[in-house]
Amino acid sequence: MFDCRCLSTNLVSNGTMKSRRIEFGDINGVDDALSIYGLMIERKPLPNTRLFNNLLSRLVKLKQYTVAISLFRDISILGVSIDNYAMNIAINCYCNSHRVDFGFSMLAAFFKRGYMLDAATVSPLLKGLFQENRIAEAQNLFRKIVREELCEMNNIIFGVVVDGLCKAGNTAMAIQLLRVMEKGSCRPDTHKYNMIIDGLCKDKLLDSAMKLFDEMPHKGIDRDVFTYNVLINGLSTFGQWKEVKALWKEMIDCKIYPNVITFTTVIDALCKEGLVDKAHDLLNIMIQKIMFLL
DNA sequence: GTAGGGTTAG
Repeated sequence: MFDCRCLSTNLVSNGTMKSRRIEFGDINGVDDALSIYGLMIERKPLPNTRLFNNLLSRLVKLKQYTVAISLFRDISILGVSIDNYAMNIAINCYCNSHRVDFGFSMLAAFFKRGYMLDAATVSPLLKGLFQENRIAEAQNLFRKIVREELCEMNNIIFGVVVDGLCKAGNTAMAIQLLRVMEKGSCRPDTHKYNMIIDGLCKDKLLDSAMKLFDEMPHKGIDRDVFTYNVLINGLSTFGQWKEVKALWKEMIDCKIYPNVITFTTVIDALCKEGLVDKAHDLLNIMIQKIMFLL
């Protein structure tokens, strides 16, 4: 845990800097963020909550979750008013540092202040539960949110749950969720199909993966290079070369061009199957493509 | 000038 008491060593304080507008664009690392924080807490009166939230969100983007939590605690002590944005940031930081229970424990204060749950509160909590492999709890929470209409649903919440279910090997439920989404206002998108197709391939359910892939155009969902890559990855892992070849041709016909991942996926699978000559041919094609670009 | 999500290889 980062200790705020060491902040004084990170201060860049002089008279001219103090009068200038705080610039967050210059933050490239945690040291920059702490320097700015040092300047902010020297100001009298203290900057408003939004400015501190801005700094906290920069730390989140830098994945400096424990530092952000320390600063969150520090500004509370300094008397900066804590709003729902700040609390959601702190909850997210706990969830991202495998301390989802701390995130939940913040909800008491959250409700006490009269704040309402929204997608920015619940999606990190759901994600945190899935990441800590607390799958049943995540599913129960999601069901409770839907059943009791605890917050407005959006595509991000569905994204967290589809991802969590797929990674937990529960692709059947992820597909069920896809069907629920089709009937509501948050429609499934390419990314969700890609996640499920990938999950199905990893569970060796290639037929189901192919089925989802086939239904995409009928449902008005565009396929992208990820869609082809995850499916090609699944098919080549299980030596289904005829299908891989067909997909390779199809993607080019659709002007979705194989990228470095497509090439390396197939080359890797060919090598593992002992088809080194074929892998070599593909490598040569790849080199020719690179030469063409140079 | 504020908060939340996700896919492929090695």
